Amino acid sequence: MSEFQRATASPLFLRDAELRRSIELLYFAYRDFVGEADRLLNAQGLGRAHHRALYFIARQEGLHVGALLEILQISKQSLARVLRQLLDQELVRQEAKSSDRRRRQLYLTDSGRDLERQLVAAQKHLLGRAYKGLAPEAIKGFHQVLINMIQDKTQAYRYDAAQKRDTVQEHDATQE
Amino acid sequence: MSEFQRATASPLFLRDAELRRSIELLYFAYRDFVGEADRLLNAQGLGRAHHRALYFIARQEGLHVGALLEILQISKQSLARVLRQLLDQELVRQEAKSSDRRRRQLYLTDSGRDLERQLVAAQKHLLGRAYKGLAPEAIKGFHQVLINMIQDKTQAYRYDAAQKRDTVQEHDATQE
DNA sequence: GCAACAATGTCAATAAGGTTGACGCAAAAA
DNA sequence: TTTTTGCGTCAACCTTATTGACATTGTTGC
Repeated sequence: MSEFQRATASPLFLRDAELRRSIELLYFAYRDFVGEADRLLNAQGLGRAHHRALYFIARQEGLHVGALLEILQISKQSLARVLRQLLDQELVRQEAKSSDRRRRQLYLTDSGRDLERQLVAAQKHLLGRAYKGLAPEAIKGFHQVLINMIQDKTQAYRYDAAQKRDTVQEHDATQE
Repeated sequence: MSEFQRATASPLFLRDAELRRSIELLYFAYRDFVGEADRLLNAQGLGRAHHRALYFIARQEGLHVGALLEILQISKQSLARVLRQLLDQELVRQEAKSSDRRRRQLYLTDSGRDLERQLVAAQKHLLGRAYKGLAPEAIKGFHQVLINMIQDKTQAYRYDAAQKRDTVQEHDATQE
């Protein structure tokens, strides 16, 4: 089959090329997206794993270890190592929940919050730049596709719900 | 400052929430996106690193080691290990380039091509499902944002150019 | 033809981040 | 009081990445 035939005769082929293009864009874009923050973290002797923990603790301060495990979907031992380092460096603190003292709630310390803001700021900067000049529908489309890619939809929404429930304050943090 | 004040008085707050939301969606979506293929690979005793190599070799058969290094941006030693395994398992083969026998061109074997297709098929399935029911502009928006996120634009286009040289068609995909 | 350089491969040491399994302990629940 | 739950930790191991040093082969410039 000639190139010409493929290009003209087969809509499936077009779809295929578009999907291959998506795969690549996703790969390169995600690499740059996390690379930005990685450099900041390296300077502090931390890695991407610490970033994720910091991020989700900031997102919902007071969440307990089990909740974080569920979000990150890594093993308890894996998280433990990361958390240990964050506790040792006093970026995160733990406190037994009063209503159930087995559960340890996680909070950022001031320096933890500082670092987290720096990291988020870097990513927001990158995203903000990527959004610049695009129509709101483009951004909406971006979100829609991402949402559709997420298998377990509760992952995508759970934390919104949590946010709505509890708090007031978290957000000052993030308003640059 | 009350939630009300924040939500109403500060456009920055809205923007911030949207950006935070983007960060999360990207994280969850990408995790699911690669998780799909990871399971297939594990069954063959391979990992994500092998996937990336297979993908880009398939994308542009005959590319030489140095080119692959540039795409992946990993160290020579890192790639060597991966490549060694792929060669040993006869998923990839090497051939000295006739015009410069120092350069070793990489090709997929039949079984390599099979595996690569399986992997791409899984991701295309996932993406195709994510695109389903969305307006073409949504998908276009998705692509635009991703492209804007890529720092080194030559990464995003280089392979299109290579493709243009030897083929005709791929671009229909990208001609937004 | 020889010296310099280029492309690749390989050895070795190291790090980050993940895994599973087993066990301990304190607190809550039955 | 016994059982279950939430968490931490010890230990062994895997994969993917890193850097530095060195060898090999092939190309190129003089």
